Amino acid sequence: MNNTTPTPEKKDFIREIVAEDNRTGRYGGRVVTRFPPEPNGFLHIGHAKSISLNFGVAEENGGVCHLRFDDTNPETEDMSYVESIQRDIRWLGFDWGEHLYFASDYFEQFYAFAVRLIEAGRAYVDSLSEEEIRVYRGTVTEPGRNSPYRERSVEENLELFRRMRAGEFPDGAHVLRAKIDMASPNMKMRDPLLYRIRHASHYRRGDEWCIYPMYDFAHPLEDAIENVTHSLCTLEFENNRAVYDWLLDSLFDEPRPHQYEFARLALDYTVMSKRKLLQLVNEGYVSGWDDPRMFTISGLRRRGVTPEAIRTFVERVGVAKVNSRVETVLLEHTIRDDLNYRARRVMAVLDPLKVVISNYPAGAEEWLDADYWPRDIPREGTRKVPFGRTIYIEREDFAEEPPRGFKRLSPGQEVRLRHSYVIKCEEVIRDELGRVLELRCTYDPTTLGARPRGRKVKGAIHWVSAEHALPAEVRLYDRLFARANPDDTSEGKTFKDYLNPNSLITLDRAFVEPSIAADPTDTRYQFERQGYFIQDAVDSRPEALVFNRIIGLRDTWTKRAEPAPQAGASRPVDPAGMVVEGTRSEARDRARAENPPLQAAYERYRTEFGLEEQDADLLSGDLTTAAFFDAALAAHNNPKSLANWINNVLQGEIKDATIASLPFGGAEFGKLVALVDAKTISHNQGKQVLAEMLANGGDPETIVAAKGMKQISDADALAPIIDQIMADNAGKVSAYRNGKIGLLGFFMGQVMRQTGGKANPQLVKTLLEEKLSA
RNA sequence: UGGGGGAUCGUAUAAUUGGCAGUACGGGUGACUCUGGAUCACUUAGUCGGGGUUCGAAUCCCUGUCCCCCAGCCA
Repeated sequence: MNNTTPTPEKKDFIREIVAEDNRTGRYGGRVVTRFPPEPNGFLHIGHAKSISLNFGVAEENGGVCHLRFDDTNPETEDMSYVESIQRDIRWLGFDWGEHLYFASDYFEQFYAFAVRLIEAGRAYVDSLSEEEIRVYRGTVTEPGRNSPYRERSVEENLELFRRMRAGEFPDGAHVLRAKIDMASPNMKMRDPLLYRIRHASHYRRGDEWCIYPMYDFAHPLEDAIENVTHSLCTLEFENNRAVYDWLLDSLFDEPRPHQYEFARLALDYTVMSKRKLLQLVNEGYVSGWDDPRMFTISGLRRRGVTPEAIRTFVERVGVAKVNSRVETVLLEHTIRDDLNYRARRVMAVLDPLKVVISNYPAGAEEWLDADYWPRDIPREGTRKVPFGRTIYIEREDFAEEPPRGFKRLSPGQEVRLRHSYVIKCEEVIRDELGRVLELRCTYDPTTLGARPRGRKVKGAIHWVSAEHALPAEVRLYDRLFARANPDDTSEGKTFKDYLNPNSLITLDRAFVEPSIAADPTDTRYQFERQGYFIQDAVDSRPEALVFNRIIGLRDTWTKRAEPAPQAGASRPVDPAGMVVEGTRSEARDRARAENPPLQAAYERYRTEFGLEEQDADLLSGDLTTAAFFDAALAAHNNPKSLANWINNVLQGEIKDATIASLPFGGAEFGKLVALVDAKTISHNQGKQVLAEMLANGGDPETIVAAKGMKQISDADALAPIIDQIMADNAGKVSAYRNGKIGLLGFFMGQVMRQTGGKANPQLVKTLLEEKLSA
């Protein structure tokens, strides 16, 4: 393990794009991102993902990330949200420096851009009613219709727009719209609204404006004004990108900002939409935005989760384009992992059971040394813990009839009191109902800091001194919802129907060891064997302590005692497939039906050349492809081989381009395939030549000659190369011989790489198999 | 139904861009233990289905299926 190869950092697709832009110098090495919240709600853990991405990408590339409040809707926004959002981002540990911006500061610029658009004939004032606009927009399957106001003159539009700003019209009388395409299959492109009239006070601009820009107009401009390079947003804005590009291409030159979309974070057993969170708050299902059961940043903070844990979590989730729901256990794991190293251990009894140590002198007490940290945590520190004749232990740490494997206290049995003595249960005292009231135990004075002689004590339990312990209220939190996806309302219910009635359990007779009185009130603890706790920042007072459980410890004991149902869900079963006409194959069928020569070509390919149905279909779908194929055939009379190369290799290489736009013709292509078929060059080399032809055109034979390409089909030439590779990878050779035959691909790859793809693969394979099994 | 996205162990996410399907969480088993925590070891389990190209396919081609988004004067 001497070599610490700097493993190339694994990048998500966004970071890949940024790295590529840096490589090509698209923005001259600049990287500017932005986090653009609307100040109309509190930040939640989903935002933390976006914040971490935006600030992270900027920082990793020596760039900056702007905090920009996207405050273009006066009706829902508020200064208190601006403050809470800034507080939350800072708390998470991110810094926007001087780059704090407000969309509402750009209103004058937005107006000027709108005027420019009107002057360019790319925007118009529409005077249709809200309802009419909806009708004119059409549906996803029917195109929209142009508004009768669409062709107003530039002068009229300018005048109307000026008067809109001047406040001459009531709400809804007019809107400004982009003039794009009412028939666009992308609904967002059907003349999106740019401005609406709203006589409302804005929390920052007051009554200065009565027209407000819409998202599709404001957002790209904000990005452009701030010289943002990479505008990262969530998947639901994919369709809006067309408007984004249209607008910026109308108004700016490259390099201008570009938008990329990633999947928002969804977490099991909770909801993430601001609207639903607000509903929970307003309707009293939770105590507020900062209720510790909420996955808002403020809720998590009050709960006691650290910013580091949240950041680790969102980093572990990753960034991709798949809609996904992350399991809560991942979050819980990162929280525990974080707290394990930072939370000092103390003892608290949540559900007390009185224990009297009958052989311990009445009135006596000892202050025992107890480490704050277990041996595996490299931190120092101890405190004194009082011990006396009467203590409390956890009720569930005693069992009159212990189940198999029980390692705690039961009648006649011994248990270790953590940091203290070994005690033995001698007697159980009950009330008249038979409920266990208290235990009488004896202690072994020789067991303080020492193992008992001649016997083994299996378990250790926590406890507190009855005389010294501090009473406390303890709040146990559980998932807010009883269902993994509360948003799934397929059963005709609402998300509120899935609230978990036991999401908060309050224990008001708990006891905590006295040492905590000396600690700062925001100290995070592990109550040994229970979980991680912190004083509630809102409700806890020195004389009336209140603790929040941040997260419980992993518990492999109760899990074993009552095995939970397997978490895995069964995979969805595909219903019997319905026959739907595939659009592309349908287009080819139609082309042949309308075009007799194509149909004839198809027949010829099938009967004369004996091509498979699929190959013939693909080649006779349009005239250019058929002509290309025929031209290739003239140069190389091997229909099957040509069909393979056109349909599989060529189509894969040209991506979005078409055969018509190729810098070479069918004849050249035919010659290329001929070279491969003649085994002059290998299949791989053939693809290399094709790439060259695609890039610069040219004749395959010339390229092959110029590059000195020739397939190596000589075993004597290949053997030393193979031997060398096997010598260099002795470990893999033995792994192969031990049955890991998948490594053959690895060796093939090495040989092909070494030979620049020249080696005859069939031959290499034979040779390799021979040598490897030798 | 039009358009835009997407599909890899139970979950999330990788795969040198055609060459060893890896990592983490979860689950299981065991070791250790004055926390039934932590740690360690082992283990479990996957390329949406069907065809094709290739020596070799998660990756390329064809085809089918399923999921998400879009018809706010919200963002």
